[in-house]
Amino acid sequence: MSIAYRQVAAEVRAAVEAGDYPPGARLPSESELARSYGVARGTVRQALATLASEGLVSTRRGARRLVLARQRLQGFNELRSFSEWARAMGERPGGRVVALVRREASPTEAEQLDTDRIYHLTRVRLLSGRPVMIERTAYPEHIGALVASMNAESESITQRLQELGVVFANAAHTLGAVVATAEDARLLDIRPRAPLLREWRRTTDPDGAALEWSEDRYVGEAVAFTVHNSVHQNTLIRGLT
Amino acid sequence: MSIAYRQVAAEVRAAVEAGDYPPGARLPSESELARSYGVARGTVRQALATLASEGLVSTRRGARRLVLARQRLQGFNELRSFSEWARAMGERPGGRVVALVRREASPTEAEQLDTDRIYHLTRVRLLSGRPVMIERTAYPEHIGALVASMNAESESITQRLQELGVVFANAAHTLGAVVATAEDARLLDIRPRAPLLREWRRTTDPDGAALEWSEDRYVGEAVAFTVHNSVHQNTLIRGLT
DNA sequence: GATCGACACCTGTCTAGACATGTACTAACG
DNA sequence: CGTTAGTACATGTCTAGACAGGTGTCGATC
Repeated sequence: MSIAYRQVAAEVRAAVEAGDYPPGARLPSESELARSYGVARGTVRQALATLASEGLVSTRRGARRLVLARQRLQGFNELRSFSEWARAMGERPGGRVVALVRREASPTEAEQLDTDRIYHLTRVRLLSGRPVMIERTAYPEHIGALVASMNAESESITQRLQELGVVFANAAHTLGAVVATAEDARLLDIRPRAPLLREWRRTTDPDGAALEWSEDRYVGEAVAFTVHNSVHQNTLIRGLT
Repeated sequence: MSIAYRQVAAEVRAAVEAGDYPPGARLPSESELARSYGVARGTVRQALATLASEGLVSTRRGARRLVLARQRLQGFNELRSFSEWARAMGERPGGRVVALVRREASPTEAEQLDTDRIYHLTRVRLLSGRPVMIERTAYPEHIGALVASMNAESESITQRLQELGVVFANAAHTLGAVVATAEDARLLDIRPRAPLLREWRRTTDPDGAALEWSEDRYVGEAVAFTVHNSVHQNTLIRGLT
């Protein structure tokens, strides 16, 4: 990584995570950090803006920035890839394909993917042998064809697609609570009507073209999602369904 | 609002929402926007960075930015204030105080608020007469004393606290799925064991001092939360519980 | 010892420019 | 007509400086 502001952000983040700056501690000023790293103050500001958007540091005119929390953040790719996330959690990722079919899109799928024919994958994901999530993902045909050529049992689809040149750029995640259907319960090995955390997930490429439209259902007591926001920046939206 | 980059961001956002730039459309270039608004290119870039973090526009070196979606965003305060949110949704906000007690903090409350004694408020929130959420909020005593002096049935606690000088700056929201307890079901007028979307919510002031620690439980089929992220920026964290 | 005012320090905003890197478009050629 | 190369245009990164507005600290005063 040779981009200066990212390097500065990574080093400050590492220092926080290492305990050099515990929560509540004041960070060095922008000018001090600029001198330390041998970069311009604007470069430092860009690095600190990154950390603020992650919820790691506060920002307030006139006062030194403070460390808010010492916690591990997740990148876009770790969030998108169950396998990458599982490993980061110290668990063994697993997958069990229930079905992969090429069919006509439902109205919702057609609307979200802007296509009439799709590949639809149903897969159970496991953490160290324990089922925690069902992903039901619709892909446009050109992506689905690539998925169909993979061994989805053992491979990370996300990683493989990226290796094949598919560029994931943006995503929207919608989180809600639903009750497990009989099929959900059977696939996840939980009692019927247990609560599940449902994530609707739509991923697009840099041009805004949809690459995936997925409904993931997590065992309610196993997984939760956390979002940081601030008065300066918010990406969380509460909506009526 | 006289801050240039915020003004530019607001006007571009309004143009998108008005349909001047439908999803997929290319925005004017940074140089063109700089000329149009009579500001520096750096000012335009800051405005567009705001819109990108909201998931409204894409960003890619060498190519014009594209509009990703036409949707209404929410500010930090709208997200924090049920009343403000309800009105923005075209609904009438309501509240029914179940209990407000001053007591010792539980271990979790003590840990999250860094205090041994708290005020604890349980309130049912209604949208146009319909109960959709139970908020169970713990406040440190200095905040709780202010809350205790309010009419929490009809007032927006959030708004009133701000009027009283409390500054909310940062928050962390953790979303999971739980099953309604008997008490939940009674308060929300739903069947027992229905799924609820649970939001743990911790709000802090600019110094990182905790102001609220709340467990909100939403009727699963009524409310969902959406987060936008991108390869450049992510504030969503998937965690094990 | 408490309070207040001044000032130094800090972040936020804005400008201007230079340069690197990626993308899209156009013209030329086969 | 299709392909390719070149170039113009676009965004990303970095620098430097100026100025506005907020915060914290210190010294003086009561």
